[in-house]
Amino acid sequence: MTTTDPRPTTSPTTPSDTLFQPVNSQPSFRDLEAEVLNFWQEGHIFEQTQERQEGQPEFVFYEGPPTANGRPALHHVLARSFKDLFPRYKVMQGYHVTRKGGWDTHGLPVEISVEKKLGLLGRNHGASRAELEEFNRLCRTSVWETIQEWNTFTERLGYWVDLSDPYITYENEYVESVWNLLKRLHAQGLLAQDYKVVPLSPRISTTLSRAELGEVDSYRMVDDPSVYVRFPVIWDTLPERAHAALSGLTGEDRQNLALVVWTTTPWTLPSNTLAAVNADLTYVVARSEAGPIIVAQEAVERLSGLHKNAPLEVLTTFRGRDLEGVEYEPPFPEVATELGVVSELHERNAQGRPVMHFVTLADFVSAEDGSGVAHEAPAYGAEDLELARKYGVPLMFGVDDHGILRVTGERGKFFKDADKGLIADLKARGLMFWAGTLRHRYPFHDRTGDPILYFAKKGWYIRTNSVADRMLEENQKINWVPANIKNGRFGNWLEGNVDWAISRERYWGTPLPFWLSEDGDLRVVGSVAELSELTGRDLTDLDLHRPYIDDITFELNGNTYRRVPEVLDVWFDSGSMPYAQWHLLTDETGEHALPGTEAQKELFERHFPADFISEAIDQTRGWFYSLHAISTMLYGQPAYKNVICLGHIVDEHGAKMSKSKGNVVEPLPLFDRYGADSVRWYMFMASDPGDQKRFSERLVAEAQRNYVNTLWNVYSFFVLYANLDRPELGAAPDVSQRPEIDRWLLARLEETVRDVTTSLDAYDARGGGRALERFVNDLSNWYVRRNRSRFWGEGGQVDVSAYATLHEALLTVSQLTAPFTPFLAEAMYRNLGGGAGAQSVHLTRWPQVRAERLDERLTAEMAAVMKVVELGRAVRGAHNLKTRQPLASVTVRASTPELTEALQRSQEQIMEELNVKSVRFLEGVTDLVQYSLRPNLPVIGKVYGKALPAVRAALAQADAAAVARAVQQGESFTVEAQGQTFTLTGEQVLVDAKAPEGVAAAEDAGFLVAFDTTLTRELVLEGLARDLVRGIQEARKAAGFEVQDRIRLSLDLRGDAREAAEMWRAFIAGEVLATELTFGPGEGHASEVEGGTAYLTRL
RNA sequence: GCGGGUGUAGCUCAGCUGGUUAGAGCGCACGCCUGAUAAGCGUGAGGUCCCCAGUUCAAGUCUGGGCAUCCGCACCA
Repeated sequence: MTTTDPRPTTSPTTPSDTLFQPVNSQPSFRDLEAEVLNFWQEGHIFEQTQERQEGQPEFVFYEGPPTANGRPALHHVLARSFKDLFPRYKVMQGYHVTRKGGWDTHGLPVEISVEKKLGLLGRNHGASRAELEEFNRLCRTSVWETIQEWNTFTERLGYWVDLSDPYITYENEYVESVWNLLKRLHAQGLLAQDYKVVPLSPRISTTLSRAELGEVDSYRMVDDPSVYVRFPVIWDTLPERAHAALSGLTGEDRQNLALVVWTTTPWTLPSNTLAAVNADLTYVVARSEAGPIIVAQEAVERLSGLHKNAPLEVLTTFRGRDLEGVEYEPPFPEVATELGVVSELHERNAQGRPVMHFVTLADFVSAEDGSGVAHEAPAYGAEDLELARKYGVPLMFGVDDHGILRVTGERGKFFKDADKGLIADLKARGLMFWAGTLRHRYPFHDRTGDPILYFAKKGWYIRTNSVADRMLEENQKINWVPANIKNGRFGNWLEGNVDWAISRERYWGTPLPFWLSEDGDLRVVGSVAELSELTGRDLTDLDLHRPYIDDITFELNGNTYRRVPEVLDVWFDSGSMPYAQWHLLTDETGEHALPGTEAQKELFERHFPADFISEAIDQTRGWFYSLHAISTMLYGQPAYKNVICLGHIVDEHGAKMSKSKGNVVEPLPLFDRYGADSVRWYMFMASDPGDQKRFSERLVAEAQRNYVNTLWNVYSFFVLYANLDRPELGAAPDVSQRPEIDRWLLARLEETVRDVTTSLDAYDARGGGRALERFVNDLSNWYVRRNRSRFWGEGGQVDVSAYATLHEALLTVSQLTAPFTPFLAEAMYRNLGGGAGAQSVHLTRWPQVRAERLDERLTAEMAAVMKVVELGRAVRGAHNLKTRQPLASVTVRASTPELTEALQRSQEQIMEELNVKSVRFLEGVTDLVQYSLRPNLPVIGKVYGKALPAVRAALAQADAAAVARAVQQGESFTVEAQGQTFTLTGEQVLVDAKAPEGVAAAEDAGFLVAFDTTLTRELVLEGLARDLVRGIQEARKAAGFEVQDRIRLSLDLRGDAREAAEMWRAFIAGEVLATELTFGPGEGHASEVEGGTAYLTRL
């Protein structure tokens, strides 16, 4: 990168060259942006940013692929604004940024949209090969239905991304790379087939997605059984620890002792394999009507209430952990053998431990409901399954995946209908402690109306849990914005990591490249070439999707291998993009490219890991996770270094935007009304990126007014007058020779360059935007307003310094704002300096700070002047002294002597701004004002600590004027109160000066402004003259004259107005560009003014 | 239920490691300014800084507890 100053300079030009394109002060941003888009397209500007910096250091950006068949919405505007900002910035800093587009094309959303079209929704379809072929064909085309809208949207937002060569997750090359990754994971032993509990809609035996179940209204209040069942304890095999805890029991109690478990799903009881207690809870043996039982202490009262005539009597207490390993008689003893899970009841394994039907310890067990002892049917509950896995206990399926009982007298019944009979059976056998009903929430499938069946299904997993620690470690290297996501939401997610279920029993997705032989041998295929070799056929042209891939079988060692039917979780597709977007293919180690794919590996290596990605917060479990998991497993490092995690957008009342509520905001009309720049600016500035945004159109309008319009106004002001004056910008004096206010503006400009750069380097878009906003405000409301007259110098008196200063400020701002508001920036840049600099502002180099122009003293001093003027205007406002009325004098004081001195140098400005004839400076201590003292807390607090209240009191009692004098002299002084004496220095106190009552004065933060309000006749007449000027100016405007038009003016006035006009005749004529000024009635446009009528004619 | 975010003016939001009299923009009322003119500036009303307790000379800021709200996870025998 170059070290020379990269900013465009104003080249020496002849006056005729300095004409700019006229600028409308009220532009249609829609048209303006259309023009800029056109220019970018014809000039291939985006392509140039990609090609021109080829070979420069790479700033790696990943496009998180949108689902192609969804429609672009407001949250895409948010994400893409950020995804555009930083690459644009880095390009201007000289980096090369590959901005490869991508599309997520597989998965349920696509399937559902096709199902809707076919009327297949919610049905188990795709049965035949032909049906599946047609279905997937439709999915493939359906993906592109909204592509045109996406293209328009992308372009219109100004989001620069290369859509000519995007990665597309359904393409064979992409799929092949994903296969390759899976094979590498398998080579590391990270692939497994196992059970997982999924929600089923039983009649159609269809797995429901989490999204489908997450809908609140799929839960309904229903009455379910609430039963307490006795599980008799087997005393003979009692473990040592339990034996000790229960040793107090006598013979008979020992024989009848039973665990009491609680359940609301009696239909799971036949599938019971375990009971669970909480290790840390206290349990008791209590005597009941049904004999001695084991329950949690907390549950004793509750259970006592069930049998009102026989409350429980506690015999002994102990800890839950004492019960681990206690064996019991299952409620349906015949089931385990009938299902062939064990060969005999209470079978023991090789270590002599029971295979099932014993007590386990589980954190999730509580005593808040039920008995504090949980019944476990691992085939029908996620927590149960986890527990069974931990204890190595097999599953029992007493209910099949259509919800039909396979065992007991209720065999053949639907699971919810079996409860009654099972309860009766248990009662008959004396195992029911108590049976009732409970009203609670239970999930139902909306489409079929069936109760949901949680069911353990076999699926394919990646053992992410075994690398969870590694993922946590690598996460520490990622810079999260906002920072709390790292150890908050994302860190928590990683800590709670469970193995990644990657298989889906669906149709449109990356087919799992797993081929199984009849005897269960697994072969994971990592490329098309490998599959070709295995089959002995050239499969290069095979569509890798179902159903075609399902046809592919091969023989190995005399066994036939067939593909498993499942497809891949789409999140694996998206997390594979760093590799698959370049069609990376390697051997199992990942170290060597497969023959002929070396170039792909190089591309990958140049673009890994990402420097920057950004998506919304929901991706912590989606893309952020899938990227991180895969890269940690395969490369032992994060896939991204910096990530901005965006909050969601809701409507102005805080409600989620949804079609049904009708509060969805369409992006394109918004762009048309306010311009994409204003919408982008809103996205950057509305709140911290991680915070939720309450969107309203009003706020976009505000963003436009605040920033975009203000900047545009200054720009159009400049162009308007530059075109009239034709300043020779190149002939401007050196900056050091320019007026102080010019040097001030340029110092502020350098501060702004510094602050925007610092912020963007820290991925802080809002901080950068704020710095820009501050500068544009200073530029418009101070520099331009203060210097207006310099831009309409009379008769060839062109103030080149002013023009050159403003020109440079605008040109640099156009660069600084380019990543934020690329259209506006381009329009300004091209008109202001394009000819002399680069073709496009986006091809310029980011400004570097010119340290020599920074001037802290000057900016502090100007801040003091601004403060005084602001205070002065406040005083005038409060005392009804309009600024147009000149006053004899103003007395001012700054917060420090140094700044007061600075005010003296700027007294011309103060006089003009406050319209006074003279300024007096209060330097020393004077009787004009009343003093009061305050402790300077940050300084004095550290020294005096607890004594502070006494110091405060002492200051309140002290002679403030005397202290003020001492401070003025730089002397220390003493004050006393409550018998204590304190010796203080000037910097430990703050001396406030207050104007006496009734005087037109105000003070704030050490600044004081007081007006002499005496009005002489002279002053009154001058005020009248200024009133007249203002009136005539308005008349000019009403008459439709241009600002540079000269006029003939007749003033028909009475009384004081007449006298004022005559006295200030030359002044008035000059101000309103009247080359002739007469008194009495005249011709032309007549207009009422102060004290009479004005007549104007354009010359 | 668990985890995280948020809670400051009517609205949208700033307030750094505790420290001077809590701010901005918008909206409202009033006024000012204007050779940028469908912009700009100021004043005013409007605040229990969600609540309670604690630490401290000092709490919007730190600690604990609670409430509300949003998001995620879990949903339970």
